[in-house]
Amino acid sequence: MLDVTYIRDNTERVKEGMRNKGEDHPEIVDQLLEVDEKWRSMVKQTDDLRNDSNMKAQKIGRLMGEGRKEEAREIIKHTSTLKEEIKEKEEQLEFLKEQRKELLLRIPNVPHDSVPVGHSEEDNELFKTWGTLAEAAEWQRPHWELVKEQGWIDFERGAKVTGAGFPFYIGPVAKLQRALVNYFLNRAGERGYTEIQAPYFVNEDSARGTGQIPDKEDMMYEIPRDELFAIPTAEVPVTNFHRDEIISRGQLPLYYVAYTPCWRREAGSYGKDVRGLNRLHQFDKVELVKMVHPDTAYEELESLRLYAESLLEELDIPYRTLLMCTGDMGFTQSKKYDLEVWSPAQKRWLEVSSCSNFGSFQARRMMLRFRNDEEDTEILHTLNGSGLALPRVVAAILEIYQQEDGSVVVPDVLQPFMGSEVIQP
RNA sequence: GGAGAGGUGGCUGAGCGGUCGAAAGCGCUCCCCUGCUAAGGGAGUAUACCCCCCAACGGGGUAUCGAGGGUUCGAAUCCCUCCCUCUCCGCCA
Repeated sequence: MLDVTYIRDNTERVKEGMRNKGEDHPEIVDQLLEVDEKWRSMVKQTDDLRNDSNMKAQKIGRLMGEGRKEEAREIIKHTSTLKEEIKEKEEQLEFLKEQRKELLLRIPNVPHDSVPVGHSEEDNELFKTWGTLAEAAEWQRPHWELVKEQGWIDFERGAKVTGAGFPFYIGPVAKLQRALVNYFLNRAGERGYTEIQAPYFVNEDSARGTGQIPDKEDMMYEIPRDELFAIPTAEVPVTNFHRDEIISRGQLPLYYVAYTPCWRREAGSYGKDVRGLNRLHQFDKVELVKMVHPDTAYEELESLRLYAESLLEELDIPYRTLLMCTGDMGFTQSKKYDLEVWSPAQKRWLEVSSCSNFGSFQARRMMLRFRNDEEDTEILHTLNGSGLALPRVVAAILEIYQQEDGSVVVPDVLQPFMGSEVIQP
């Protein structure tokens, strides 16, 4: 949610941002400004009437106290029309407020100047590549063949027990995931992130706070009976952790890291995208969340990105970083990087992290503020990034570290957690 | 799930139909006094929004005492619904 004052002062910029993001109806900005105008005038009218009413009530109180009942009764006679008038105004006010909010929620975040303008993933900017992309050997198999053969991941039983996209991880690969989670959490801890275990279900207010509602509610699993949503990412509970709070002076920046499973409905996915570990309905992820001073948000994005990249470097997995173009970056972000690892067997890139700056967009929705140097409250800025999402990292390890006999070398940094150097067939 | 108690400002806690956005204490900020390890005095100290020029300073107004609705000229105070917390019982990793 953007600041209406900002929209008023930067109308063209907001509209241009919408067009660049591929939003169909930039004219809702004009609608919003119109409604806002009406709303403000209605606020004024309503407040004036309420003031009148309050003054009268106060006067009546005073007269009653002094025993001047007749005079009081005289004033009461004239209050009935006033009451009706107020009620009428309040209804209109409520309507306008609702309309205003609705329009406001439909206006996306404005892309930063450094973001390339574009329509689709074709237009994303290749920001960085790291590592050498080895040619796949003839015996090297895609991860889904290897894990099936070795009995390390059971997609069929997952489908039987729950449904497609809910695999079982078995034995060494289950342990590999646990090792990765431990490794990621420990590393983040060393970088000053506070580890936090979050609820796996959130209520509607939280989903709205981070912007899953109203934009992307179809991505979430829902528990209607209890009015809860299964989290699609730890971003949702963790960012909402401080919802409706004012962070004391000197407390920023706040860094959090959380490991959670994530649930996504991924409606409409098919084909090679959903092979093996490429896309699942349930997966594990370590998520990083930052709450920062507005002035430092873009620096914080760079350090977030660098940190996520460092994890892949330590695992010695080749990757590339993309700076997402306006059309491919989503409603709530102002700037976003994607990290992708190379799957040699599939000859394609797999996204394992997405690092985003949301500016004040999420924070304003959830009234997440801080006390600035002038002792005023100010909306803070939020960022998050995966550090990292597990399945595709596992897929990359299984393919890159695969040996001819079907064994898999354990990356150095994970060996202490695995207690072995090689996963034997 | 059953029975009871309760939800007030950063915290503790009063108020139970009018002068209450809310006593008092604690905490915090600023000032004064005092040279000594601690104390005294004074002032200030919720949030959002609207208006006064969408600037600062300042001023005016409205709303908010868990949430929503109702009664009333007037509600933190009365009534209804919901949510949450605590205690006891039940169940349970």
